[in-house]
Amino acid sequence: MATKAQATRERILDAAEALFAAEGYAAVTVRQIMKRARADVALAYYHFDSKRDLFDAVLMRRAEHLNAVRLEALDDVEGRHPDDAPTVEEIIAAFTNPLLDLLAEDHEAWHHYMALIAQVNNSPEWGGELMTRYFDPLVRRFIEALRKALPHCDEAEIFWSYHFLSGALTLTFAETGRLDNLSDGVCRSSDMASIAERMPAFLAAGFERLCAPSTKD
Amino acid sequence: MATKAQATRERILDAAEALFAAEGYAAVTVRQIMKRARADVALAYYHFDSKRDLFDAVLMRRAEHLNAVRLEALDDVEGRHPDDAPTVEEIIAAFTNPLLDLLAEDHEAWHHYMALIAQVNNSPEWGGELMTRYFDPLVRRFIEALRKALPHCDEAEIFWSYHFLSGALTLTFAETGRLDNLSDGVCRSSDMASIAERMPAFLAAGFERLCAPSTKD
DNA sequence: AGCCTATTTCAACGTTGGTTGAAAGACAAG
DNA sequence: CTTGTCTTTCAACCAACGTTGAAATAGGCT
Repeated sequence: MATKAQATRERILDAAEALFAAEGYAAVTVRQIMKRARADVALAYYHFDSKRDLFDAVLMRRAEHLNAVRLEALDDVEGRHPDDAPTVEEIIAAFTNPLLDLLAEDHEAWHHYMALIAQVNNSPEWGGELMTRYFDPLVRRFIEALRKALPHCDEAEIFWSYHFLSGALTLTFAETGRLDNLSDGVCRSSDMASIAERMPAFLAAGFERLCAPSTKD
Repeated sequence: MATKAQATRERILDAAEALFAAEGYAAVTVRQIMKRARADVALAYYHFDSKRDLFDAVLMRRAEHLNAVRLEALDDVEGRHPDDAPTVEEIIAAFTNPLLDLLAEDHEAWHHYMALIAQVNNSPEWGGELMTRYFDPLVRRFIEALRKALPHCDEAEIFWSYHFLSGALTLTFAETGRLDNLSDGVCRSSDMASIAERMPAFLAAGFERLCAPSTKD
Protein backbone atom coordinates (compact mmCIF):
# COMPACT_ATOMS: atom_id res chain seq x y z
CA MET A 1 0.00 0.00 0.00
CA ALA A 2 2.12 2.86 -1.24
CA THR A 3 -1.06 4.90 -1.51
CA LYS A 4 -0.58 7.32 1.36
CA ALA A 5 2.96 8.30 0.50
CA GLN A 6 2.06 8.35 -3.17
CA ALA A 7 -0.63 10.90 -2.42
CA THR A 8 1.87 13.10 -0.61
CA ARG A 9 4.19 12.82 -3.55
CA GLU A 10 1.43 13.97 -5.87
CA ARG A 11 0.52 16.88 -3.61
CA ILE A 12 4.12 18.00 -3.70
CA LEU A 13 4.19 17.73 -7.49
CA ASP A 14 0.94 19.69 -7.77
CA ALA A 15 2.16 22.45 -5.50
CA ALA A 16 5.51 22.64 -7.24
CA GLU A 17 3.85 22.71 -10.64
CA ALA A 18 1.57 25.59 -9.70
CA LEU A 19 4.33 27.66 -8.15
CA PHE A 20 6.96 26.99 -10.80
CA ALA A 21 4.40 27.88 -13.45
CA ALA A 22 3.48 31.13 -11.76
CA GLU A 23 6.91 32.43 -10.82
CA GLY A 24 9.57 30.31 -12.47
CA TYR A 25 12.01 27.77 -11.10
CA ALA A 26 14.46 30.04 -9.33
CA ALA A 27 11.88 32.34 -7.79
CA VAL A 28 10.16 29.52 -5.96
CA THR A 29 11.33 28.18 -2.64
CA VAL A 30 11.19 24.57 -1.53
CA ARG A 31 9.65 25.88 1.66
CA GLN A 32 6.89 27.63 -0.33
CA ILE A 33 6.18 24.44 -2.20
CA MET A 34 5.94 22.33 0.93
CA LYS A 35 3.77 24.88 2.65
CA ARG A 36 1.33 24.72 -0.24
CA ALA A 37 1.55 20.94 -0.22
CA ARG A 38 0.87 20.96 3.54
CA ALA A 39 3.89 18.82 4.28
CA ASP A 40 7.20 19.18 6.03
CA VAL A 41 10.12 20.69 4.13
CA ALA A 42 12.29 17.65 4.55
CA LEU A 43 9.73 15.50 2.79
CA ALA A 44 10.67 17.16 -0.45
CA TYR A 45 14.10 15.61 -0.08
CA TYR A 46 12.71 12.25 0.88
CA HIS A 47 10.49 11.95 -2.19
CA PHE A 48 12.88 13.75 -4.53
CA ASP A 49 16.60 14.17 -4.29
CA SER A 50 16.84 17.90 -4.83
CA LYS A 51 14.88 20.91 -5.92
CA ARG A 52 16.13 20.36 -9.42
CA ASP A 53 15.00 16.74 -9.44
CA LEU A 54 11.58 17.82 -8.24
CA PHE A 55 11.43 20.23 -11.15
CA ASP A 56 12.31 17.46 -13.58
CA ALA A 57 9.66 15.23 -12.05
CA VAL A 58 7.06 17.95 -12.53
CA LEU A 59 8.00 18.24 -16.17
CA MET A 60 8.09 14.51 -16.74
CA ARG A 61 4.80 13.63 -15.09
CA ARG A 62 2.53 15.18 -17.69
CA ALA A 63 4.91 15.02 -20.63
CA GLU A 64 4.43 11.28 -20.88
CA HIS A 65 0.65 11.53 -20.89
CA LEU A 66 0.61 14.44 -23.30
CA ASN A 67 2.93 12.68 -25.70
CA ALA A 68 0.76 9.59 -25.56
CA VAL A 69 -2.53 11.31 -26.38
CA ARG A 70 -0.92 13.37 -29.09
CA LEU A 71 0.56 10.29 -30.67
CA GLU A 72 -2.83 8.64 -30.60
CA ALA A 73 -4.44 11.66 -32.24
CA LEU A 74 -1.81 11.65 -34.95
CA ASP A 75 -2.24 7.94 -35.59
CA ASP A 76 -5.96 8.54 -35.76
CA VAL A 77 -5.81 11.23 -38.36
CA GLU A 78 -3.36 9.24 -40.44
CA GLY A 79 -5.58 6.18 -40.12
CA ARG A 80 -8.41 8.19 -41.59
CA HIS A 81 -6.27 8.80 -44.68
CA PRO A 82 -5.11 5.35 -45.81
CA ASP A 83 -4.19 6.53 -49.31
CA ASP A 84 -3.68 10.29 -49.42
CA ALA A 85 -2.01 12.38 -46.74
CA PRO A 86 -4.00 14.37 -44.17
CA THR A 87 -4.09 18.12 -44.62
CA VAL A 88 -1.65 20.28 -42.73
CA GLU A 89 -4.47 21.72 -40.70
CA GLU A 90 -5.62 18.25 -39.68
CA ILE A 91 -2.11 17.38 -38.53
CA ILE A 92 -1.76 20.56 -36.53
CA ALA A 93 -5.17 19.97 -35.00
CA ALA A 94 -3.93 16.55 -33.95
CA PHE A 95 -1.20 18.39 -32.09
CA THR A 96 -3.42 20.98 -30.43
CA ASN A 97 -6.74 19.18 -29.89
CA PRO A 98 -5.47 16.67 -27.34
CA LEU A 99 -4.19 19.57 -25.29
CA LEU A 100 -7.51 21.37 -25.58
CA ASP A 101 -9.25 18.22 -24.41
CA LEU A 102 -6.98 17.90 -21.40
CA LEU A 103 -7.53 21.54 -20.55
CA ALA A 104 -11.27 20.99 -20.75
CA GLU A 105 -11.04 18.01 -18.39
CA ASP A 106 -8.81 19.60 -15.79
CA HIS A 107 -8.04 23.17 -16.63
CA GLU A 108 -6.20 24.01 -13.42
CA ALA A 109 -3.66 21.24 -13.70
CA TRP A 110 -2.91 21.51 -17.40
CA HIS A 111 -2.97 25.26 -17.40
CA HIS A 112 -0.22 25.31 -14.80
CA TYR A 113 1.73 22.76 -16.75
CA MET A 114 1.51 24.67 -20.02
CA ALA A 115 2.47 27.92 -18.35
CA LEU A 116 5.56 26.14 -17.10
CA ILE A 117 6.34 24.66 -20.50
CA ALA A 118 6.11 28.10 -22.05
CA GLN A 119 8.79 29.38 -19.69
CA VAL A 120 11.03 26.40 -20.30
CA ASN A 121 10.63 26.62 -24.06
CA ASN A 122 11.60 30.28 -24.05
CA SER A 123 14.55 29.94 -21.74
CA PRO A 124 17.99 29.80 -23.34
CA GLU A 125 19.25 27.88 -20.35
CA TRP A 126 16.68 25.12 -20.58
CA GLY A 127 14.82 25.54 -23.84
CA GLY A 128 17.26 23.62 -25.98
CA GLU A 129 17.94 20.71 -23.69
CA LEU A 130 14.76 20.12 -21.70
CA MET A 131 12.29 20.51 -24.54
CA THR A 132 14.41 18.15 -26.58
CA ARG A 133 14.55 15.61 -23.77
CA TYR A 134 10.83 15.54 -23.10
CA PHE A 135 9.19 16.18 -26.44
CA ASP A 136 11.57 15.30 -29.24
CA PRO A 137 10.30 11.84 -30.21
CA LEU A 138 6.75 13.05 -30.64
CA VAL A 139 7.76 16.25 -32.40
CA ARG A 140 9.87 14.32 -34.89
CA ARG A 141 6.94 12.05 -35.59
CA PHE A 142 4.74 15.09 -36.05
CA ILE A 143 7.23 16.68 -38.41
CA GLU A 144 7.37 13.51 -40.43
CA ALA A 145 3.60 13.67 -40.90
CA LEU A 146 3.94 17.27 -42.06
CA ARG A 147 6.64 16.27 -44.50
CA LYS A 148 4.29 13.77 -46.09
CA ALA A 149 1.56 16.39 -46.32
CA LEU A 150 4.01 18.82 -47.94
CA PRO A 151 6.07 16.59 -50.22
CA HIS A 152 7.70 19.42 -52.16
CA CYS A 153 8.83 21.21 -49.06
CA ASP A 154 12.46 21.65 -48.03
CA GLU A 155 13.57 20.39 -44.66
CA ALA A 156 14.47 23.87 -43.54
CA GLU A 157 11.02 25.30 -44.28
CA ILE A 158 9.40 22.62 -42.18
CA PHE A 159 11.71 23.11 -39.22
CA TRP A 160 11.35 26.88 -39.31
CA SER A 161 7.59 26.60 -39.64
CA TYR A 162 7.46 24.20 -36.74
CA HIS A 163 9.50 26.63 -34.71
CA PHE A 164 7.02 29.44 -35.40
CA LEU A 165 4.24 27.05 -34.46
CA SER A 166 6.00 26.16 -31.26
CA GLY A 167 6.33 29.79 -30.23
CA ALA A 168 2.72 30.62 -31.02
CA LEU A 169 1.46 27.52 -29.27
CA THR A 170 3.45 27.85 -26.09
CA LEU A 171 2.61 31.52 -25.61
CA THR A 172 -1.05 30.90 -26.33
CA PHE A 173 -1.40 28.05 -23.87
CA ALA A 174 0.60 29.91 -21.25
CA GLU A 175 -2.38 32.25 -20.79
CA THR A 176 -0.20 35.05 -19.51
CA GLY A 177 -2.90 37.71 -19.62
CA ARG A 178 -1.10 39.68 -22.29
CA LEU A 179 -3.82 39.09 -24.88
CA ASP A 180 -6.50 40.06 -22.38
CA ASN A 181 -4.75 43.33 -21.59
CA LEU A 182 -4.00 44.17 -25.17
CA SER A 183 -7.46 43.49 -26.51
CA ASP A 184 -9.20 45.23 -23.62
CA GLY A 185 -11.30 42.16 -22.97
CA VAL A 186 -12.26 41.50 -26.58
CA CYS A 187 -10.29 38.25 -26.39
CA ARG A 188 -9.69 36.06 -23.39
CA SER A 189 -6.59 33.86 -23.16
CA SER A 190 -8.63 31.22 -21.39
CA ASP A 191 -11.14 30.90 -24.21
CA MET A 192 -10.15 27.51 -25.53
CA ALA A 193 -12.88 27.42 -28.16
CA SER A 194 -11.40 30.52 -29.76
CA ILE A 195 -8.02 28.86 -29.85
CA ALA A 196 -9.39 25.69 -31.39
CA GLU A 197 -11.10 27.67 -34.14
CA ARG A 198 -8.15 29.84 -35.00
CA MET A 199 -4.77 28.43 -34.18
CA PRO A 200 -4.64 25.40 -36.49
CA ALA A 201 -5.97 27.46 -39.40
CA PHE A 202 -3.53 30.28 -38.79
CA LEU A 203 -0.54 27.99 -38.56
CA ALA A 204 -1.54 25.74 -41.45
CA ALA A 205 -1.71 28.80 -43.69
CA GLY A 206 1.84 29.66 -42.68
CA PHE A 207 3.15 26.19 -43.45
CA GLU A 208 1.43 26.13 -46.80
CA ARG A 209 2.72 29.48 -47.90
CA LEU A 210 6.27 28.81 -46.82
CA CYS A 211 6.31 25.40 -48.43
CA ALA A 212 4.78 26.40 -51.73
CA PRO A 213 6.61 29.57 -52.68
CA SER A 214 6.43 31.06 -56.12
CA THR A 215 10.18 30.62 -56.54
CA LYS A 216 9.89 26.84 -56.44
CA ASP A 217 8.02 24.46 -58.70
CA MET B 1 31.14 65.27 -17.45
CA ALA B 2 29.01 62.49 -16.08
CA THR B 3 30.79 60.22 -18.53
CA LYS B 4 32.70 58.04 -16.10
CA ALA B 5 29.77 57.16 -13.88
CA GLN B 6 27.53 56.86 -16.90
CA ALA B 7 29.90 54.27 -18.28
CA THR B 8 29.72 52.29 -15.06
CA ARG B 9 25.97 52.46 -15.19
CA GLU B 10 25.98 51.09 -18.70
CA ARG B 11 28.37 48.28 -17.75
CA ILE B 12 26.00 47.30 -14.97
CA LEU B 13 23.07 47.33 -17.35
CA ASP B 14 24.98 45.26 -19.89
CA ALA B 15 25.99 42.69 -17.32
CA ALA B 16 22.51 42.51 -15.86
CA GLU B 17 20.98 42.17 -19.30
CA ALA B 18 23.23 39.28 -20.26
CA LEU B 19 22.71 37.41 -17.02
CA PHE B 20 18.96 38.01 -16.75
CA ALA B 21 18.61 36.88 -20.35
CA ALA B 22 20.55 33.70 -19.74
CA GLU B 23 19.09 32.58 -16.45
CA GLY B 24 16.07 34.70 -15.60
CA TYR B 25 15.50 37.40 -13.02
CA ALA B 26 15.34 35.32 -9.87
CA ALA B 27 18.24 33.03 -10.71
CA VAL B 28 20.66 35.90 -11.04
CA THR B 29 22.44 37.48 -8.11
CA VAL B 30 23.29 41.13 -7.75
CA ARG B 31 26.78 39.97 -6.82
CA GLN B 32 27.05 38.01 -10.07
CA ILE B 33 25.99 41.05 -12.02
CA MET B 34 28.48 43.33 -10.33
CA LYS B 35 31.28 40.83 -10.71
CA ARG B 36 30.60 40.71 -14.45
CA ALA B 37 30.40 44.49 -14.53
CA ARG B 38 33.71 44.67 -12.65
CA ALA B 39 32.30 46.95 -10.01
CA ASP B 40 31.53 46.82 -6.31
CA VAL B 41 28.24 45.31 -5.19
CA ALA B 42 27.09 48.45 -3.47
CA LEU B 43 27.33 50.40 -6.71
CA ALA B 44 24.28 48.57 -7.94
CA TYR B 45 22.33 50.28 -5.18
CA TYR B 46 23.88 53.64 -5.85
CA HIS B 47 22.95 53.68 -9.54
CA PHE B 48 19.67 51.82 -9.08
CA ASP B 49 17.44 51.55 -6.06
CA SER B 50 16.97 47.80 -5.96
CA LYS B 51 17.47 44.65 -7.96
CA ARG B 52 13.97 45.02 -9.29
CA ASP B 53 14.59 48.60 -10.41
CA LEU B 54 17.73 47.47 -12.18
CA PHE B 55 15.66 44.88 -14.01
CA ASP B 56 13.17 47.51 -15.08
CA ALA B 57 15.98 49.75 -16.26
CA VAL B 58 17.36 46.92 -18.38
CA LEU B 59 13.98 46.43 -20.00
CA MET B 60 13.39 50.13 -20.51
CA ARG B 61 16.75 50.99 -22.03
CA ARG B 62 16.27 49.21 -25.33
CA ALA B 63 12.48 49.26 -25.42
CA GLU B 64 12.51 52.96 -26.17
CA HIS B 65 14.94 52.59 -29.05
CA LEU B 66 13.20 49.54 -30.45
CA ASN B 67 9.82 51.23 -30.34
CA ALA B 68 11.27 54.26 -32.10
CA VAL B 69 12.82 52.39 -35.02
CA ARG B 70 9.76 50.21 -35.42
CA LEU B 71 7.52 53.22 -35.49
CA GLU B 72 9.73 54.77 -38.13
CA ALA B 73 9.58 51.61 -40.23
CA LEU B 74 5.81 51.54 -39.96
CA ASP B 75 5.51 55.19 -40.94
CA ASP B 76 7.82 54.46 -43.84
CA VAL B 77 5.79 51.62 -45.24
CA GLU B 78 2.58 53.56 -44.83
CA GLY B 79 4.15 56.56 -46.50
CA ARG B 80 4.94 54.39 -49.50
CA HIS B 81 1.21 53.67 -49.84
CA PRO B 82 -0.48 57.05 -49.89
CA ASP B 83 -3.71 55.70 -51.37
CA ASP B 84 -4.02 51.96 -50.82
CA ALA B 85 -3.01 50.07 -47.68
CA PRO B 86 0.28 48.19 -47.42
CA THR B 87 0.10 44.43 -47.55
CA VAL B 88 0.01 42.46 -44.32
CA GLU B 89 3.43 41.06 -45.07
CA GLU B 90 4.86 44.55 -45.49
CA ILE B 91 3.45 45.58 -42.15
CA ILE B 92 4.82 42.55 -40.39
CA ALA B 93 8.18 43.12 -42.05
CA ALA B 94 8.08 46.66 -40.63
CA PHE B 95 7.79 45.00 -37.25
CA THR B 96 10.57 42.45 -37.71
CA ASN B 97 13.08 44.18 -40.00
CA PRO B 98 14.12 46.88 -37.52
CA LEU B 99 14.93 44.15 -35.07
CA LEU B 100 16.90 42.24 -37.67
CA ASP B 101 18.84 45.40 -38.44
CA LEU B 102 19.66 45.98 -34.79
CA LEU B 103 20.76 42.38 -34.44
CA ALA B 104 23.01 42.80 -37.45
CA GLU B 105 24.57 45.93 -35.95
CA ASP B 106 25.16 44.57 -32.46
CA HIS B 107 24.13 40.98 -32.20
CA GLU B 108 25.41 40.39 -28.68
CA ALA B 109 23.45 43.21 -27.09
CA TRP B 110 20.17 42.74 -28.88
CA HIS B 111 20.32 39.01 -28.69
CA HIS B 112 20.52 39.19 -24.92
CA TYR B 113 17.70 41.67 -24.86
CA MET B 114 15.41 39.57 -26.99
CA ALA B 115 16.13 36.45 -24.99
CA LEU B 116 15.04 38.40 -21.95
CA ILE B 117 11.91 39.69 -23.63
CA ALA B 118 10.97 36.15 -24.59
CA GLN B 119 11.08 35.10 -20.96
CA VAL B 120 9.08 38.10 -19.82
CA ASN B 121 6.48 37.64 -22.54
CA ASN B 122 5.97 34.02 -21.57
CA SER B 123 5.81 34.58 -17.85
CA PRO B 124 2.35 34.73 -16.27
CA GLU B 125 3.76 36.88 -13.49
CA TRP B 126 5.21 39.53 -15.79
CA GLY B 127 3.90 38.87 -19.27
CA GLY B 128 0.66 40.73 -18.90
CA GLU B 129 1.88 43.78 -17.09
CA LEU B 130 5.45 44.40 -18.27
CA MET B 131 4.88 43.76 -21.95
CA THR B 132 1.90 46.06 -21.80
CA ARG B 133 3.86 48.77 -20.04
CA TYR B 134 6.80 48.77 -22.45
CA PHE B 135 5.33 47.88 -25.82
CA ASP B 136 1.63 48.66 -25.87
CA PRO B 137 1.60 52.00 -27.68
CA LEU B 138 3.61 50.65 -30.58
CA VAL B 139 1.70 47.38 -30.74
CA ARG B 140 -1.62 49.21 -30.87
CA ARG B 141 -0.30 51.35 -33.68
CA PHE B 142 0.85 48.23 -35.47
CA ILE B 143 -2.52 46.56 -35.01
CA GLU B 144 -4.23 49.61 -36.39
CA ALA B 145 -2.15 49.31 -39.54
CA LEU B 146 -3.16 45.67 -39.83
CA ARG B 147 -6.80 46.60 -39.41
CA LYS B 148 -6.55 48.92 -42.37
CA ALA B 149 -4.90 46.20 -44.42
CA LEU B 150 -7.66 43.76 -43.46
CA PRO B 151 -10.79 45.90 -43.50
CA HIS B 152 -13.26 43.01 -43.36
CA CYS B 153 -11.57 41.45 -40.37
CA ASP B 154 -13.11 41.17 -36.92
CA GLU B 155 -11.28 42.67 -33.96
CA ALA B 156 -10.93 39.29 -32.35
CA GLU B 157 -9.23 37.71 -35.36
CA ILE B 158 -6.66 40.48 -35.41
CA PHE B 159 -5.88 40.22 -31.72
CA TRP B 160 -5.60 36.46 -31.82
CA SER B 161 -3.43 36.61 -34.91
CA TYR B 162 -1.20 39.17 -33.29
CA HIS B 163 -0.92 36.92 -30.27
CA PHE B 164 0.24 34.02 -32.44
CA LEU B 165 2.70 36.38 -34.09
CA SER B 166 3.98 37.51 -30.73
CA GLY B 167 4.65 33.97 -29.61
CA ALA B 168 6.42 32.98 -32.81
CA LEU B 169 8.46 36.14 -32.83
CA THR B 170 9.62 36.07 -29.25
CA LEU B 171 10.62 32.42 -29.35
CA THR B 172 12.43 32.90 -32.64
CA PHE B 173 14.45 35.87 -31.50
CA ALA B 174 15.20 34.25 -28.18
CA GLU B 175 17.54 31.85 -30.01
CA THR B 176 17.21 29.20 -27.35
CA GLY B 177 18.92 26.47 -29.31
CA ARG B 178 15.78 24.38 -29.55
CA LEU B 179 15.56 24.74 -33.32
CA ASP B 180 19.22 23.84 -33.70
CA ASN B 181 18.79 20.68 -31.66
CA LEU B 182 15.59 19.65 -33.34
CA SER B 183 16.80 20.15 -36.89
CA ASP B 184 20.18 18.55 -36.23
CA GLY B 185 21.95 21.59 -37.61
CA VAL B 186 19.79 21.99 -40.70
CA CYS B 187 18.57 25.30 -39.27
CA ARG B 188 20.41 27.69 -37.01
CA SER B 189 18.53 29.99 -34.64
CA SER B 190 21.12 32.66 -35.21
CA ASP B 191 20.57 32.73 -38.98
CA MET B 192 18.83 36.06 -39.27
CA ALA B 193 18.59 35.90 -43.05
CA SER B 194 16.49 32.76 -42.75
CA ILE B 195 14.18 34.51 -40.35
CA ALA B 196 13.81 37.54 -42.58
CA GLU B 197 12.89 35.34 -45.53
CA ARG B 198 10.38 33.20 -43.72
CA MET B 199 8.78 34.77 -40.69
CA PRO B 200 6.84 37.64 -42.26
CA ALA B 201 5.55 35.38 -45.03
CA PHE B 202 4.51 32.67 -42.61
CA LEU B 203 2.70 35.06 -40.32
CA ALA B 204 1.07 37.09 -43.08
CA ALA B 205 -0.44 33.90 -44.45
CA GLY B 206 -1.94 33.19 -41.05
CA PHE B 207 -3.47 36.64 -40.76
CA GLU B 208 -4.91 36.47 -44.24
CA ARG B 209 -6.49 33.07 -43.77
CA LEU B 210 -8.01 33.93 -40.41
CA CYS B 211 -9.35 37.22 -41.65
CA ALA B 212 -10.87 35.97 -44.86
CA PRO B 213 -12.68 32.79 -43.88
CA SER B 214 -15.22 31.11 -46.10
CA THR B 215 -17.88 31.52 -43.45
CA LYS B 216 -17.87 35.29 -43.76
CA ASP B 217 -18.62 37.57 -46.72
C1' DA C 1 45.13 75.54 -1.94
C1' DG C 2 40.53 73.99 0.10
C1' DC C 3 35.64 72.65 -0.53
C1' DC C 4 31.65 70.24 -2.25
C1' DT C 5 29.36 66.93 -4.50
C1' DA C 6 29.30 62.68 -7.14
C1' DT C 7 31.15 58.26 -7.19
C1' DT C 8 33.27 54.22 -5.36
C1' DT C 9 34.91 51.03 -1.72
C1' DC C 10 34.61 48.26 2.53
C1' DA C 11 32.54 45.68 5.88
C1' DA C 12 28.78 44.24 7.74
C1' DC C 13 23.48 43.46 8.96
C1' DG C 14 19.78 40.18 9.32
C1' DT C 15 17.16 36.82 6.48
C1' DT C 16 16.44 33.13 3.91
C1' DG C 17 18.07 29.70 0.72
C1' DG C 18 18.82 24.39 -0.21
C1' DT C 19 19.91 20.64 2.22
C1' DT C 20 20.78 17.11 6.00
C1' DG C 21 20.97 13.75 10.26
C1' DA C 22 18.76 11.88 13.69
C1' DA C 23 14.71 10.88 15.98
C1' DA C 24 9.69 9.99 16.04
C1' DG C 25 5.54 7.74 14.14
C1' DA C 26 2.90 4.42 11.26
C1' DC C 27 2.02 -0.04 10.17
C1' DA C 28 2.50 -4.76 8.21
C1' DA C 29 4.69 -9.35 9.26
C1' DG C 30 6.14 -12.80 12.42
C1' DC D 1 4.25 -7.59 21.55
C1' DT D 2 8.39 -7.00 18.90
C1' DT D 3 10.88 -6.19 14.88
C1' DG D 4 11.86 -3.81 10.69
C1' DT D 5 10.76 -0.78 6.91
C1' DC D 6 8.64 3.08 4.94
C1' DT D 7 7.21 7.75 5.91
C1' DT D 8 7.16 11.94 8.41
C1' DT D 9 8.77 15.45 11.76
C1' DC D 10 12.12 18.45 14.10
C1' DA D 11 15.97 21.17 14.45
C1' DA D 12 19.72 22.76 12.67
C1' DC D 13 23.93 23.96 9.30
C1' DC D 14 26.19 27.02 6.49
C1' DA D 15 26.44 29.51 2.42
C1' DA D 16 24.60 33.15 0.01
C1' DC D 17 21.04 36.54 -0.51
C1' DG D 18 19.50 41.75 -0.99
C1' DT D 19 20.56 45.67 1.12
C1' DT D 20 22.82 49.46 3.95
C1' DG D 21 25.88 53.08 6.50
C1' DA D 22 29.94 55.04 6.86
C1' DA D 23 34.31 55.85 5.23
C1' DA D 24 37.47 56.65 1.30
C1' DT D 25 38.40 58.69 -3.23
C1' DA D 26 37.94 61.65 -7.26
C1' DG D 27 37.45 65.77 -9.68
C1' DG D 28 35.57 70.23 -10.90
C1' DC D 29 34.79 75.07 -8.68
C1' DT D 30 36.25 79.19 -6.15
